Amino acid sequence: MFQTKSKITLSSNTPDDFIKAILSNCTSIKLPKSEFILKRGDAQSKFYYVQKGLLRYYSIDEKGKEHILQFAPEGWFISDRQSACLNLKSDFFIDALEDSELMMISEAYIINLTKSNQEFLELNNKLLQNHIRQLQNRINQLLSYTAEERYLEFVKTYPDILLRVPQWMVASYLGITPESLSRVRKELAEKNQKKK
Amino acid sequence: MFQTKSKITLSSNTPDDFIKAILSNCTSIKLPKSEFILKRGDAQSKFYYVQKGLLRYYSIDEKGKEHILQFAPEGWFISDRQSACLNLKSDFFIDALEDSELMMISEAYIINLTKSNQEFLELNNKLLQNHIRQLQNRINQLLSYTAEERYLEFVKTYPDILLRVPQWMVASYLGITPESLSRVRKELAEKNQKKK
DNA sequence: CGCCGAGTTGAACTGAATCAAGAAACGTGG
DNA sequence: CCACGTTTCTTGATTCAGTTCAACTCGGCG
Repeated sequence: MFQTKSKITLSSNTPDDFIKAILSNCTSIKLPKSEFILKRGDAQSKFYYVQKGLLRYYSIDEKGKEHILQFAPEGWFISDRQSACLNLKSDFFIDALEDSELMMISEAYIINLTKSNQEFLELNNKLLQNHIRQLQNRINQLLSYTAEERYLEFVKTYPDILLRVPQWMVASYLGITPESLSRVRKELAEKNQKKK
Repeated sequence: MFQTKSKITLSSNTPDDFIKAILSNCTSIKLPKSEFILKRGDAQSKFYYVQKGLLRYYSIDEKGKEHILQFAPEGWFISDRQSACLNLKSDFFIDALEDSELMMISEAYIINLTKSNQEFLELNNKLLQNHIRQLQNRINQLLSYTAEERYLEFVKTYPDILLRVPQWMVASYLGITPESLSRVRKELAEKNQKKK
């Protein structure tokens, strides 16, 4: 759910390698494309670190429409905090968009790590703070940006994900319909045409 | 920014008292209504705990329109993580909606506490996780709820805040115009009328 | 070859925004 | 304690961004 391969650098150079070392004795699991690690109603208290592949975290409303809250490619953590932290039943779904490999981590394991490992404590704190910052930015964009502006921001922020998921999922993430995104892209293409 | 007086209970009974004890030797400041502790462009690395009063965290877009990301009444923490954690210039504003009293906390102080105080470490972690959960729920609502549904959810979740802020700020938080909120409320009133 | 999911395009529709004008509530100073 | 200006809230008329529904294209794949 939050990046590790970001600009956040601690004393050591690559948080990524640090994380992998720290999690090396957790259980690794393979999750083939289209399979779930979480469905609505589950109460399963795990965090996952994505080593390979791409997952999505989403809800389904009463009309059956999906709303993607987050994509999680390699190097990201993903979990449903409602079930992982509070042991409540989840309202959300997590499944794999590509064949993936995950490290499964219990909340207790993280707490223990923060107690025993200074460096991890600070990294964990940074990651959580950064995740909050990212979510706030997204809320700010949902409150103040048009569909076009949100799309352009997505392209800039997640150019890699853009290429790995179908367009209708990007639309779902942006909070618009696939048709609308298609039109937004068309208009942008026309604008670029004119410039030349 | 995140609740302390929530259902999150640790071993001890009231997290609120625990927090107050822990922060008792931080600097307390008074912030009169309408005064700011953060403006766009500031890079000021502090967290605040609201002891009394009510603050808001918001952005202003190019058209001069305000977008409220969060209200912070007594018992909540508030900060701009972009400046508090990363020392970047902030894109947001924080000001007081009522005469308020705050405890000012440095990031270093929090890190030290998490190192030296087991109980605080776990509480801090819970609070951050819970804050993330709340932000995700808000994003989910912005993606899938109508204006009316979001308003009803707000009334249910923050009945206290509803009574303490002008209606146009609630509209701003919900991502609609004051005029729209007025109409939503009118329709709800008419519906309730019919029932009787 | 034929099917199916993804993307595009069009036409009609709608929820919410905008603009404008009044009414009500609020607080500040005389 | 009232009068006056300012802010807040409401209401109406109009517009617009984005939705909905439906038809069609395209590319992949059994």
